[in-house]
Amino acid sequence: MTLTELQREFLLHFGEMGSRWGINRTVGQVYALLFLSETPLNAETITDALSISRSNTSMALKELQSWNLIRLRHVQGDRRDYFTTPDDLWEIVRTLVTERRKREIDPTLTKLRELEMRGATGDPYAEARIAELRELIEMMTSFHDEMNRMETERLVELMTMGRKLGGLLDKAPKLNPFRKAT
Amino acid sequence: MTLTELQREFLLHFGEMGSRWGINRTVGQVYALLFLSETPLNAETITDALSISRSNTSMALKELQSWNLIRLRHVQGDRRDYFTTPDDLWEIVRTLVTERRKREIDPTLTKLRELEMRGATGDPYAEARIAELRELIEMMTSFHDEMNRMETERLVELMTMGRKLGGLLDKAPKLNPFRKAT
DNA sequence: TATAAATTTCAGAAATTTCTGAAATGGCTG
DNA sequence: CAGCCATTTCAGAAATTTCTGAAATTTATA
Repeated sequence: MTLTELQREFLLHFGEMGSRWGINRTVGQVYALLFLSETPLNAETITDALSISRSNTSMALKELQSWNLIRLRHVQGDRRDYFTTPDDLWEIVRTLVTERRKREIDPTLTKLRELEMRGATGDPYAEARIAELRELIEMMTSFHDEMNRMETERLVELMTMGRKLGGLLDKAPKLNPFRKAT
Repeated sequence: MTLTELQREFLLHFGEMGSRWGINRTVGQVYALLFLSETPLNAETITDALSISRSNTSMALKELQSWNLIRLRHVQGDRRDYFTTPDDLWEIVRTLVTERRKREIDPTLTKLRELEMRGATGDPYAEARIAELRELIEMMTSFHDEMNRMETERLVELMTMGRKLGGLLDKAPKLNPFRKAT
């Protein structure tokens, strides 16, 4: 498979960004390649296109599968595995957010709860700080659960409301116990 | 400085999570230590508490400053630099989101726009995919700008609305051009 | 301005992560 | 069930990142 200039540049960018995104270069490049490919690709094709070893491709695909970011496909009369990314970009975003939460937030929430369980430690400031952090994270994860429950169309509505969002909150003053009296 | 068991465990956790959060162990531990400390700490104290080299502390503090995550303080009659984290956890979250966006999203948005500028490439599918991705990222960054503009209290209102959020959207049907006809 | 204290820089050492090639495994087909 | 093709595993090599100690620089003050 021969890459277009567009593909090459996009995929090199994803490779470079990989480390910032918590994946390695190869994983970033494999994902980028699949993302831009109209048809599913097999491991051999990916190996060629990126000039990496077959085993590296295997590991990258495994990693992407553990992130739930790629889908396995099969082609009639071909027993190799083919891979794609979902067509729907919103599905991709949902997956990304969910997986990052699972890896970057949830373990900390668990740890904070565990530390709170211990009870008095002789360090009231640290205890308060930990409790406050735990509450904040719980609020944010609940909000995420809520957004996740929404249909994509509703999500898009919410996100494109812009300036009007703040004003809209006034229309439902009774809904929220934290609401300041006016 | 001698650490409590609570501090030690919290800080070790932040050290371990560091790599998932895109910082290294030392940076994570230094941040955690400052986060739990009621009073500002100087580099010497941090070095002792974490049993690391003075230069490592210096680098970690520099890194945290580049993330805008710590504040420099001075103590009367002491010319050393002292550091703290903001008291307000919401301020911390805002900083984190803003900085991660700057590092993880903005460079890609720039690259996507650059690629689109190039015009026709003979790969319409990839072009469409890139355009769609760019639009999605723009929508999300605009939403982030909007949330950033809100006061914390409003943000908390929004986040604690739960189930009611979806319903609330119906109250402003004219605001959004993407809104489906009912 | 000289001295002392605090901090930063930086080259190399140590640790960790990524990648490869070879060997092992899995599973389909004749 | 034997042979073949596809994939995975894994030990070590290569690359990258992190950390240290020493030297350099900056800053305050005598």
